[in-house]
Amino acid sequence: MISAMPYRSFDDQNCSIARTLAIVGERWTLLVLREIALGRRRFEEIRRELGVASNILADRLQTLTDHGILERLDDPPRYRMTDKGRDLQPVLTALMRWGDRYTAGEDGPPVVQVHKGCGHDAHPQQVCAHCGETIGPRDLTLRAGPGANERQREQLAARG
Amino acid sequence: MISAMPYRSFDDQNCSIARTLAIVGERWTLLVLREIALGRRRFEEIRRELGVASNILADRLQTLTDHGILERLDDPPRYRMTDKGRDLQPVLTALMRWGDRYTAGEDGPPVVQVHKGCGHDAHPQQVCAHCGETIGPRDLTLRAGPGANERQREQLAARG
DNA sequence: CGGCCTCCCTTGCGATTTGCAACTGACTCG
DNA sequence: CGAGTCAGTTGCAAATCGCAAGGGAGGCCG
Repeated sequence: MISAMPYRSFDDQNCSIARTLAIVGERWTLLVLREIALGRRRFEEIRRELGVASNILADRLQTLTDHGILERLDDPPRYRMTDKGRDLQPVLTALMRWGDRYTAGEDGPPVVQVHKGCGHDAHPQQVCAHCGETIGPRDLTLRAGPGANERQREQLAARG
Repeated sequence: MISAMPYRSFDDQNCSIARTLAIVGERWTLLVLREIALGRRRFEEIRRELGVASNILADRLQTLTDHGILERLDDPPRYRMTDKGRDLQPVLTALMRWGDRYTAGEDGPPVVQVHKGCGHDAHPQQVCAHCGETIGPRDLTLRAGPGANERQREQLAARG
């Protein structure tokens, strides 16, 4: 299998979100990564846990391995995160925290993240790397970066 | 259209990531949200920008509106984020930052987030809400939360 | 007021992907 | 050796996606 996403790829948009989704945005892919993040290593274990069809799982593991997000150890096959894969942790964290807030029942979240450093519940927050203040959902604006094309520059200048 | 995702839903997993992806994990959905976050409001504008088919865009806007992530103002139709939608911003940010790091060309990222509060590039980081320290990709572990079922409790206790 | 245009979708139709079931090898355990 | 598990592959039915076309509502122009 060659194509990273069904039909038309997102890669033509000069957008980091689109390029990331072209790799991890397919159905099941982020849930496979959740399973690996939970410590599961084996094909059959992940398949049973997710209830995904084995051909689909085989495809997703192959794609993730091709992109260097997972590595496969043979005999018997085991899958592990690479550093590149571990760097997707903020994506899983962000999805989980939104789900905790808006989709969890009244019992509360099923899983809680703990900060190994201090041993307490982490409840990860975003802060500004420059001033250290907490970043809320309305606290960011956008500017053109060095990789922007002319059209993006104009649109972001006109207002982002 | 009733079903939120093709074929089998993810909702049976008691997992906040799965439940979130059941809502925003379909093809195009997060890119539609990126467009709205960029300030675009009109159907035709978003359709042109993404190159998505109009029936697909109509479906995604409807689903997001049904879930209270967007609101639709009529005559003429305009789409805006709700607070619930704005709370998805960390998801878009996390996807963008991974893409900036691993998929941007040597020119660098096309778009940079700026912290309105201090006016500098934000480069959002995760910190522990308890101790305030920066959270790296290996600094989190997991424990069962109040909404965990018996099976999840056992598995998380046996290891995280 | 009639014709033309744009915008916001809806419909129809292949092309592609997903999901299920069955099957193949390799390995393990008794 | 026989049974069972693991890690996929293959074949086919069903659902979804993408494109092209169309339709209705509103605006503009003469």
